[in-house]
Amino acid sequence: MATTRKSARTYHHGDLKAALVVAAAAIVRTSGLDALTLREVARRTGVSAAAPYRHFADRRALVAAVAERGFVRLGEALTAAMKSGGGRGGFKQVALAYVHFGLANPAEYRVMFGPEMADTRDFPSLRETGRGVLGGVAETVSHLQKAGVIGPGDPHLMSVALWSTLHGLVLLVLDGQTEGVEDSAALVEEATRIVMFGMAPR
Amino acid sequence: MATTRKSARTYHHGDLKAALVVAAAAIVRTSGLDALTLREVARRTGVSAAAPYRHFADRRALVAAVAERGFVRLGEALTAAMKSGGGRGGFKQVALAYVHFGLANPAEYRVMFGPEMADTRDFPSLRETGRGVLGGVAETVSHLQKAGVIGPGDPHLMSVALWSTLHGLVLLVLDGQTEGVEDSAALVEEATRIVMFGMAPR
DNA sequence: TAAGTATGTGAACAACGTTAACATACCAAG
DNA sequence: CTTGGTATGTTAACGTTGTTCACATACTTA
Repeated sequence: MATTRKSARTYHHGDLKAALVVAAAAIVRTSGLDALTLREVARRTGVSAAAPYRHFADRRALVAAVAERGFVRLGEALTAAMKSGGGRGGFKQVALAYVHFGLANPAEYRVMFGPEMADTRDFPSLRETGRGVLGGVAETVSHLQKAGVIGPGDPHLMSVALWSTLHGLVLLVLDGQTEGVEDSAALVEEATRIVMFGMAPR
Repeated sequence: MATTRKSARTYHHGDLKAALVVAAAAIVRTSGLDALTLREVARRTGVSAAAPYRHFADRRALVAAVAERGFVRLGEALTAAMKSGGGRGGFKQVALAYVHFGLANPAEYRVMFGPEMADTRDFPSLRETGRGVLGGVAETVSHLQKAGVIGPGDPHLMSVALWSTLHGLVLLVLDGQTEGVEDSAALVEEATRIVMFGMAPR
């Protein structure tokens, strides 16, 4: 990529590619994915409607870039939470951080896991980044197993199961499917409790 | 609705509204939500591009109808699974039925929970139907609590937590985010096991 | 039979994704 | 410094979409 050279204004625009992604993310955040049109992105960035095609093959590619940005940010949030402590408390910390990210960035989160990105074959970079997040979770699980906080079992399998709960929780709350639940924090609490201790009587 | 009268061919088309929903669902199933265009639906049904507007306010309304159809079918699948037996085995049966429905009807499932339907304010009927499914799950949880299969706690909260796991699991598998997991049946097994007994050592 | 309403048609509009031909800014080699 | 090549951006155009409006037709009901 020659787009990220030295100066910011030496070229036609400087760094259009990055600017487009930022503008796209802004649109998604404020108006949702449906409002994300290539022409609007171009308009906001002050370029012609065809300009984005020099940097993205098509609309999906731009959406993928937004999604990838989201995965990176999610990864950062989780890493930060992990550092804040290990053991059982750390576990809950990470879970809360995950859910918090989803609830704080609804539209972005949807793009990351939405139907448009279901087929990630075309976007290996996106796939890699996403895989990295899961890898981090698996690492945490494995670590907690050695610490005795978590029982035996395939760490990878357990990671996905854990991820499922958090992921589903975020989406259900975002979908407004959890009406009747007054305190969403209590919901997260309960969900992590169940993941930890199960629903069966102990 | 005067559309569902007696005969099927007495009127202009007979029952266009239902035919449109069926055609729409077929498109979603085979080609995904993006391919669901009002014009294509009209084309397949053999009517003009404007005809659907006599039955649906806009594209979203048609999508909502497809989603509602999905919720009804999911409800039926769950009810059938519940009848197949109570107790701990019945619990697993319902969980498997839920996941199976999602994996067997990927596109439809996505429509039901996709971004387009996130704001269900405009579609009270859809909201009601969806609520009904959760109600069924809550009922099952409550029932199992009395049977001693499930420990104490707010049934509604526990239902949502359980639902989260199943929902997230379906979506992660559909997203292909579970690569490295050879056996997806084992994944479901593990997830339900965790929901039941938790990840902590017992 | 006549009036009224529900349903479907045809043509039109703006907006969109995408492409192609063209124009310009930058970079590197002579 | 010039010259050529490449990366980047523009303009114009095409086909498709959602949606609306005026109009036509089928059915129902009095």
